[in-house]
Amino acid sequence: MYQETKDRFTTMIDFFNSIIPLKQEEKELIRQYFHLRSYKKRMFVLQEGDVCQHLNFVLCGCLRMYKDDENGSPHILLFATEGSWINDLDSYYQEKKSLLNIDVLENAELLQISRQDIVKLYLNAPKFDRIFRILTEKNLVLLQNRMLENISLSAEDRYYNFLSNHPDLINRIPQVHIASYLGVSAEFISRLRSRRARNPLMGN
Amino acid sequence: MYQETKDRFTTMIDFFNSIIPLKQEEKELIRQYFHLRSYKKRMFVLQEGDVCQHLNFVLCGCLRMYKDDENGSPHILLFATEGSWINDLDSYYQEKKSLLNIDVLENAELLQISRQDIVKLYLNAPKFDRIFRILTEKNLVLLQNRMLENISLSAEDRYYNFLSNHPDLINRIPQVHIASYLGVSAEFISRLRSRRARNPLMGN
DNA sequence: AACCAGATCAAGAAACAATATTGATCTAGG
DNA sequence: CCTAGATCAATATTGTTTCTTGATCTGGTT
Repeated sequence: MYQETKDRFTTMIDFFNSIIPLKQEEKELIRQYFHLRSYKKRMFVLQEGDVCQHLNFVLCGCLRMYKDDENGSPHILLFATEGSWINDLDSYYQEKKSLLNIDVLENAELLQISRQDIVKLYLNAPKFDRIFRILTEKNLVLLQNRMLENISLSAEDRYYNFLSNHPDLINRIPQVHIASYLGVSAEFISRLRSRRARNPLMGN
Repeated sequence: MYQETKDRFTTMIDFFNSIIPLKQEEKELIRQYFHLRSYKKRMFVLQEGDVCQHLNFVLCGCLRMYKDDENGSPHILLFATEGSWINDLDSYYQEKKSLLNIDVLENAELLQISRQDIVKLYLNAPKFDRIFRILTEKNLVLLQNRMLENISLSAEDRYYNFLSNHPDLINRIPQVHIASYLGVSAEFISRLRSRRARNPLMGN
């Protein structure tokens, strides 16, 4: 009956299933505790100073999580697109005011779960403890690798790595943002590109 | 010492004073409970689905409150510029999820008061009960008149009325938004204008 | 039946905002 | 004192809003 909403959950259920297969009743819990919410471009999902109220799973669209420095320039911690998560865990679990912002680069649909509900979810289906543990471990590893790249590679190499690791994002995200994610200036990326345009062999 | 911030409050204190004169300690309460916050163009002050956390008094800039219909087209309930208020009272007092959006058309500075603090304000200075009652009554009357115009006047007359009632807004707000406020199509306004340009006597 | 107020749709022009490029100059560390 | 890369300013390119115009449709009047 409520087919449309049901379909939205499929993506998420597939996601969890790929980590650990779920039983029917566990799938039902997901339908029960997660809620769909749409955000338009430029809307904030989380603003600095607010307490993060939800975990966010991206069904479609594109978002970024970032911190503004004293001059107000953003430093991007994370991009998220369909099938990934974007959360300030510190603010969410500790109920602290967040230092971060999450906003929408491309109209998005999220599945969200509140702090109260995730507690219920863990109680009712301890399997999710394991699922989220695994998920978080994976993210930690990714972040560690990125950290390592950041302290060890040249700006140029970081950019070329980004290109090969996220070929999809290049055409979707303005390069100012990619610069801010890599911690380099936008002009620098521009120069790399034009250098490569003249000499197509570079960076391979 | 804190001269700049002090000056910001003057506008608001004058506003209240013009309704009922305030005593010194009541002015202090305003300084205590209201907080200054700046918003840039296109930022959201309130997003559909969130609970409205503040009453907003506009010091400068321009904002709109609107509802998106099923097709995602906005229908504008209210514009606010310097010296006026823009609130979803239902969401604010009942702590309901809002159906409305408030966003910024021109960089703005707001003075905001939270739900907890306005309760304290009413307790400490019951005069504000009366002030906000009067304020709200005035707004109700304005809204009623607008309602009446909407059900009784032609689209053309509504537009010309808007012109004479808000000559200031015409040069500030794109006409698509004015159309959405009046409940007519943008094309229709465009035609009125070009008709009048050819025959300058119209609509007087 | 023909008319009028106004909507809707599509296409183009004009105005404005965001993004990308380029050159010039500066700075810190090896 | 070189090199990698930043910063600043100017310009070019691209993309988004906004406005205008013509064509066509609709539901209620006379």
